[in-house]
Amino acid sequence: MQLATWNVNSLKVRLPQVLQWLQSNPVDVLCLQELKLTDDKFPITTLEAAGYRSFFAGQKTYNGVAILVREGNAIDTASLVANNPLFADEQKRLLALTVNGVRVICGYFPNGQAVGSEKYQYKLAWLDALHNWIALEMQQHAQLALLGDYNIAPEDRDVHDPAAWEGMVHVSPPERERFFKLAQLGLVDVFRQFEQPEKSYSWWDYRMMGFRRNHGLRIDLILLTPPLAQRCTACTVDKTPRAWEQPSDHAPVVATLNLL
DNA sequence: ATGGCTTGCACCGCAAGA
Repeated sequence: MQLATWNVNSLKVRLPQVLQWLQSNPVDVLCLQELKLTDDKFPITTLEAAGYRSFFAGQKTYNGVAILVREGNAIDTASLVANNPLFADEQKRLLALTVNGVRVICGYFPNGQAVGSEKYQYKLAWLDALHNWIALEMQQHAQLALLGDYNIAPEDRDVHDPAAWEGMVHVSPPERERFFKLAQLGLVDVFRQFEQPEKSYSWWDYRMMGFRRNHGLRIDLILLTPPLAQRCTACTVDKTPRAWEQPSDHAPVVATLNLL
């Protein structure tokens, strides 16, 4: 079983790339973030024709998350939950669905804009509420995967220039503390279970030739509970689509599990 | 030098992302 996450920065613009990527990477579950479209505009039938069933929570202009599941996988449709029930939120950033007995949670964590801003306060409150909800979900599901755009680079090795980023949003100590508190619930950042190229990132700034110069951050993560982490045989960033014409600024991240 | 691109929305420029 393969799980993947990709912040597409507009599904309307990136749909052809999602379809192209799925053709050569027929993962079982693909979590998408930043759909930037309302539910009535979601390309259900196009993805169905490509062999994927769609679950989504969209909104106009901003945010929006989806879980695509390849046909043949066992979906518990009654298990679908949009948003954190412990956190009243107009923004569509979380979607949970049980697939093959795995609790898949797709997250688009808040950006936070700037340390000390109102959006930063929202980010910290959102992270606190996420922690509490994931703790509850883990009581119900031994096999849980939390994957998405965390908008937090956990460690300095996840940042191309840690000195330049010091104290900034995405790396500030309060954000990282919350990330590690979340991980301490018993979630493993499986990318780090394996040997990886030096300076591996998942996002690169559109400006200043960020991708060509590998000026990036690793903020798109796959965290798994131990029963899944133990069965994880690979986790990679696929930089291929970042080099395509009109790319998303994020690359997909894929985890392979020895299940079923 | 606090920008640099890209997107959506709406209107000819802005907010927001990271």
